Amino acid sequence: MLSVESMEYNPKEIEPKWQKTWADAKAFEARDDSPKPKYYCLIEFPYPSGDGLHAGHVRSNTAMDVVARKRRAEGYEVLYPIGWDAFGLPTENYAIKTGKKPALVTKENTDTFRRQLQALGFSFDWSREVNTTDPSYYRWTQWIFLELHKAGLAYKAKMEINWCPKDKIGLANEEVVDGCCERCGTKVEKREKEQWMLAITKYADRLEKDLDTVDYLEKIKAQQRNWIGKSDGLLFSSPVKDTDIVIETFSAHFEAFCADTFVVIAPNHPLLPRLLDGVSNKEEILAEAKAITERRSAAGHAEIKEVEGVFTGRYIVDPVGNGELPIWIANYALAEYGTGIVKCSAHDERDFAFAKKYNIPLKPVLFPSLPEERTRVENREVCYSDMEQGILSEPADFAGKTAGQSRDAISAYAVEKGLAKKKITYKLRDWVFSRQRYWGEPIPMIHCEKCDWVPVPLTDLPVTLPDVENYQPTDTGESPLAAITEWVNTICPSCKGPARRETDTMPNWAGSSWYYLRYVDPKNDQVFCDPKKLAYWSGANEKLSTINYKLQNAGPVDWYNGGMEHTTLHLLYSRFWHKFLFDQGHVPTSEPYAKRTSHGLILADGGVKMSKSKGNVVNPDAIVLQFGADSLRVYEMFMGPFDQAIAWNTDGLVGARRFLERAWRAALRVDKEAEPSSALLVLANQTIEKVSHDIEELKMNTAVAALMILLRDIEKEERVALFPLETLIRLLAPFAPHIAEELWEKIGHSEPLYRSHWPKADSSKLELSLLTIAVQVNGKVRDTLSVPRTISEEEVRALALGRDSVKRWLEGKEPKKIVYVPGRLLSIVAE
RNA sequence: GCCGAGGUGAUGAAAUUGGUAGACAUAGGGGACUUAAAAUCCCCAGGGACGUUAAACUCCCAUGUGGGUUCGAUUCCCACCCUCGGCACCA
Repeated sequence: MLSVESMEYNPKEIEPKWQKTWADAKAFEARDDSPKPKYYCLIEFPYPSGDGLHAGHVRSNTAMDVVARKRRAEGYEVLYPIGWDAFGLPTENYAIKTGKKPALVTKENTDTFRRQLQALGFSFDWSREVNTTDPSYYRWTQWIFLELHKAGLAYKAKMEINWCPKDKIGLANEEVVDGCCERCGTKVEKREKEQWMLAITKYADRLEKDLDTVDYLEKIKAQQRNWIGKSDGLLFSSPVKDTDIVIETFSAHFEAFCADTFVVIAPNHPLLPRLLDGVSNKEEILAEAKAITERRSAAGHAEIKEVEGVFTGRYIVDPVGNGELPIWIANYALAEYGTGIVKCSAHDERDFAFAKKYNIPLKPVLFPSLPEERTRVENREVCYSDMEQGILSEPADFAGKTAGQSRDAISAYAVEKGLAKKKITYKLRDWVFSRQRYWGEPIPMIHCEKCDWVPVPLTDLPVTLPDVENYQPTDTGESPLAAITEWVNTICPSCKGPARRETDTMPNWAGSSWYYLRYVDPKNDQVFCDPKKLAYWSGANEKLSTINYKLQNAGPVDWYNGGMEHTTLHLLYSRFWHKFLFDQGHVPTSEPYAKRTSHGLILADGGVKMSKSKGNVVNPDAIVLQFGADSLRVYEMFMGPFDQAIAWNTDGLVGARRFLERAWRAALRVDKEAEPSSALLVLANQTIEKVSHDIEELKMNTAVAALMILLRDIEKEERVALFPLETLIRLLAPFAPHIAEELWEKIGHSEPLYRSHWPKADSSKLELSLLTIAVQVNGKVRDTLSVPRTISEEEVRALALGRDSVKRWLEGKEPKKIVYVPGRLLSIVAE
């Protein structure tokens, strides 16, 4: 006889029990030699911050856990790994404050995270845990860097970088938000510094184009495209009068090129001094250019309110026949986009404003169709820039046509006449890869006076971080590593002379750019990943023989979920590294992730961001203690659409817990002799279809709702029959795995549920024998009919027209038209 | 300004290709059980109107706003307003 106590739902008891069972059985460890088809689910590995796990982690981890558990039940070999993206500033800053070694802090934090994640019952393969700060891991991060270097994609360049004076660190463009440091909000300064750069721009076209080959949410693709900023147009070459200089200008809106009347050049353009050679007031102009650059810099990245500039005294001889055009220095011209020099006309807002301010002649050639508006454009009163609908007056071949319809022809015309070349430009910049901090992967390069930069030999990898007493970064912009002379001073691998190590470290995006590959073979000390294992997990065994860019698909990851905040950082960087590794023949696929989805943020009660300072952070430990892991999981799946930001509401958790309690009680009432009603049989089969489908679409909220409905109808029956109950438990298992296992055992199964299969709906039992048909009269529902499924249209018509309510609304009129939607409704029109 | 996603009860939300708007849940109201409370179970619940002791019943209005297409629009089309996310002197 069971004691009363064990009859009650007690998550504190059953959750640790099943977590231990799964761990002991190595239930979720993936095999590399499995005969089954593979499926690789990935979540972004967490940064193990001192704050511990938060509600947002739970949301995305649970969603992918649901997918992973469903896939296993469907017969796949599933890889659902976990690890730690543990290099980074917060840990280092904590070390600076407390003097505690970052490695030790990381150890403590990962221990906390591991415990918290395990308490939630995620089906991670813990045997493949990786940590980016582990030398056996970052050895391969360094190796990839050296591969990039060997291929000429890593280079050192003196350049203006974004410098955060508070964090004392150089930032990538992607890490600057509104001219401020993404992390601390401090206004970013510009500094000249020698930095390691990665030539991601060499991959711009493929990063853009190959988005067509992967299944990412449309908004993710849109953001990446936006960031890459592809723009195709024409490149014009123009000789500068009285010099031997030929300048190039890029134009994406070239349709109105006949309107060009002047040229602007960026105030910090490297060509400027040469251009001004021989101009009488050269120094004066250069000084003004410098002043303009500084004013612009001071304004930050915010929009420049007022255009300003200065005439250079030089002219180009326009190749397209607009005569001699003056070259101006203008504050709105960017040295780093296009060629840094632009031909300007009346058909651009800024050009127009600039010309007005400095009385530069304008010559409109593009006009609106309305006569009075046309006059205003002709009189140069307004700027007109509609490159779609605007009507051209020049060149003569295109006069009277719209710019939009002529674009391609004009491009061809200009190229044919030798006036310009086709050109594609990108907004994407090369990736600043150096950080002047301690807690990152050392860049494995050695500088020798004689040999310049020499890579560390592969046999010497990893270059490990030395023990340091002081992690404080310096204002000089040097990494704390620079102070460790015994580490810095080394010998040149090439000439054996004295040399110095690179003291900058890699950005925290380095380790996360390839971690999904290491999960495939996390302990390998010969290569970053065994090609055979990678072939299996890429589903590419048979493809390996034909490494051909066009034929390759995406992988190894089948489904990757993560945050939108990583779309232009991590996601783009890792696609770049993967493509590079593919080109080097190290991976069999050209894209790393077949499918990418994203979760919405979980906000605090009231819709504001959760933050420690506001004290509104939800701690999963406390929730697990009070409600149980299963309730938390179900609640986070049920709370709303997965990809949408949503506010936490502890009241909502009550509903999830109540649902599980009811399922528990229903299961204990199981009666193996009982037969379910035919309606319940149909509902159970429909629920299988609904839940299976919804999980694939990440519509977890409606999947849970469907389970609640099934439970409600199970409860309604006098006796709890086995089939509907087992269906409920199986479908519930991915969401609330502990209670599902426990109930499965309680109703008499000796084989655990995690080894069981996913249910399949019986297609003959998906429909009720009776259905309800709505009857509309003149577009409004006036009656409903309950009819057998097999009923014919004629019978429905006759039945409906015989009803009193229908007769009443027809008011004696003859139906003009009757529309019948089989099984749904009958619409009678009499007006 | 450009790109993307949205706007539905008190609240989170749901609604295959256009086909009975508001499933499911929370909060709320009422009832049962209880000495009582909690828990649990049952019922009600978009707004309004007629009407009635009360209810059933019936009708009208209602998915950001205004138009359109249609027998029928939360869904499709046009215009506009608002919110959120991203980008932005990018030529």
